[in-house]
Amino acid sequence: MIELAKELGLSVSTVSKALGDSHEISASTKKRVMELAKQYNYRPNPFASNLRKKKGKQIAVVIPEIVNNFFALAVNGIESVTMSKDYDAFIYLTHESLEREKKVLGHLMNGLISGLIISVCSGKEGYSHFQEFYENTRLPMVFFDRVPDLLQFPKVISNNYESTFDATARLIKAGCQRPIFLTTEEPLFTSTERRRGFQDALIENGIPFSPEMVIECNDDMDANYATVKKVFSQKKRPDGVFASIEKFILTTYKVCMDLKMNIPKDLKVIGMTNLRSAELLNPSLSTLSQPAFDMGKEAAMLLIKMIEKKSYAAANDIIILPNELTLRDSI
Amino acid sequence: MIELAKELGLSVSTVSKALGDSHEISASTKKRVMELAKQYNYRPNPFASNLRKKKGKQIAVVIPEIVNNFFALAVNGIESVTMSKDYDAFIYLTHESLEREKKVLGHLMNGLISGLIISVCSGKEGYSHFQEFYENTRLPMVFFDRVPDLLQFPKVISNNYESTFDATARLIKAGCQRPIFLTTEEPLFTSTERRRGFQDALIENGIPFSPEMVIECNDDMDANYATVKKVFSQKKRPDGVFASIEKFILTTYKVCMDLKMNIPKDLKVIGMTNLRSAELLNPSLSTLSQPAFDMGKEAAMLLIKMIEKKSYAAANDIIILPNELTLRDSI
DNA sequence: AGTTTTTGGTTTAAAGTTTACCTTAATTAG
DNA sequence: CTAATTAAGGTAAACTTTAAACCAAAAACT
Repeated sequence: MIELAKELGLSVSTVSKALGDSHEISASTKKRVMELAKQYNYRPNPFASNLRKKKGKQIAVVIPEIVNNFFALAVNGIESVTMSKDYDAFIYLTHESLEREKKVLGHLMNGLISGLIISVCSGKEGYSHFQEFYENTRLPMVFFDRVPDLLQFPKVISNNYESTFDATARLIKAGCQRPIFLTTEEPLFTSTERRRGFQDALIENGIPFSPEMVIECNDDMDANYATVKKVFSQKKRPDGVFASIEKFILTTYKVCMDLKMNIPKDLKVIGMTNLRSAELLNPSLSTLSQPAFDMGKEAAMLLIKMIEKKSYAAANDIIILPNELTLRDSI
Repeated sequence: MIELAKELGLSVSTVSKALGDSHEISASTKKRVMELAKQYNYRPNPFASNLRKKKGKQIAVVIPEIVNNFFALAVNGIESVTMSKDYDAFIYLTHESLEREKKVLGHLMNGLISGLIISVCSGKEGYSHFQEFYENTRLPMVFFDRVPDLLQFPKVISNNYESTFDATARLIKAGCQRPIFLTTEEPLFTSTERRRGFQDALIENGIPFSPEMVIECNDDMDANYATVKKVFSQKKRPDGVFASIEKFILTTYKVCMDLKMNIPKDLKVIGMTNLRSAELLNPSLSTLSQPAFDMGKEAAMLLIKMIEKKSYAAANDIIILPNELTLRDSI
């Protein structure tokens, strides 16, 4: 900038203002500055700028996993916004570990970023670390999908309750009398909502709900296999499955294959997933999929709005997007 | 830092050196400083530090897609390294657009990062923008998987030629007489290597190679479907497929379903993919998968080594990791 | 005893922007 | 035609950290 100023016979401050499109600088001067800047391929140093302004165009994306179509699509949506608004997005993975989540937040206390987009990791330990982080940094934060329901932060979610209700009703209409619900051991906002939807759909459709209709699985895929197999080996075995978590679909299909159960004759299946290969499964899988890309996009747009308009108080914003039910051969 | 210094009766510079574990500061002073810093939860401002040092702990990851198991796993590997080394990783997606790739590089000229990990987008326009970027910034760059073969940069790749050779030989041993090779229109380092492996395996095994054994597909999935269907509808139709790109597996399976061709009886299939659902396909898919996580990890470790050891000249480093062939029911 | 080296610091300057405040010239109002 | 206002740009400080130069006292050599 010093060189530009020297060459143009202006002060550094004028150049800075011109590049910032300040009203204090005449149009003709702005043009001269812009042109020389372009010619020299000059770009303001973001460190200096951020240091001075105590604010930058960098945000953090904190998610449990990336090897997962839902989160990958969400990142895609986030990136589409950051790219177009000239922001930069850091990515941090927690791998469902609370410890790692806390470590990431601790790291981000250094002031590197101007806002965060978060999907929380599973676990029952509460969300006080988010509250604490906020109180320390006062940074804008937007949660998506897996949100801390008790905390007052802006959120982007999908209609888990309603769509699970509808999907379950479909299972019942297709003839299921004893559907089960596969979910995680760890309580999560999303799975709790879905569980409510499942339960209410049963009751609404005259099927008595009992707790053993909910099967909780964990990260040990062998144990899950055993659990599901046991359930399917009972004399009064289930005739429908709503798998609220992607990886349990795999378990379900495997068990059916091994027990020689026919999908959809013996068992109707709907899986919650954004897998592209759903239609290639045997049989093709009916899915309830989330608007992952749009959720990421909305979250990023909201966050940037909060960063840029200092006044914008979005604490109570909750954006709800609809899930999509696609019926295929598994029902 | 000023506050810390005041409270400890030291100069700011001493505090800085103590925190940086400089040998010029006594162990006792270091301890005092560290303790107060921890108590105040002090973290050095990365903008100020980066500005002064003209270098930071932020790197960029530039990849074509994230909604793709290979790249997602690679990002996973990269993140595992950055996390443990206290680096931050920006993510940028090019969506296979050269224009976007150039835009990202242009953006990164601002000095925000200290190094890049890149997998190039497809296209035949050459790689001069990378050379130019390097000459402008002198930043360490590591390429992985899709690498610019003509440029002298460190690279992390997998043994595409050898593994495709082996996989093709397997197809032939399994009885294929007329295998075909599905690939992209756009030339890519990876697909060229694989094509060579395919071709050489044929020749080595006494099957004459002819150009129409290579089918080029593009991003228009409907057109691909038509292309593949046409090939499979010939009187002397192929009896084997090596799909060198993940998304063409889907096409192959769809066409077979519609033409009532039986896999593996009528057609043996091996697909290059890191899809987890490979074993759930109908029939389960034999795959050649890449060590994506480790490729990301190696690339990140190499990059950080280059950033930290100023002297480390890695321009000729090429790390080659082995692909893994998993045989399932489709062969 | 006198000189050199080491230890453990201090002082100062610099990194590249932005902004609060100031100056001057030009314009407008009365 | 003067006084007030505005337009356009300049000055200097500030943002926080670190590297380089410098220095005093203690320790280690001749």
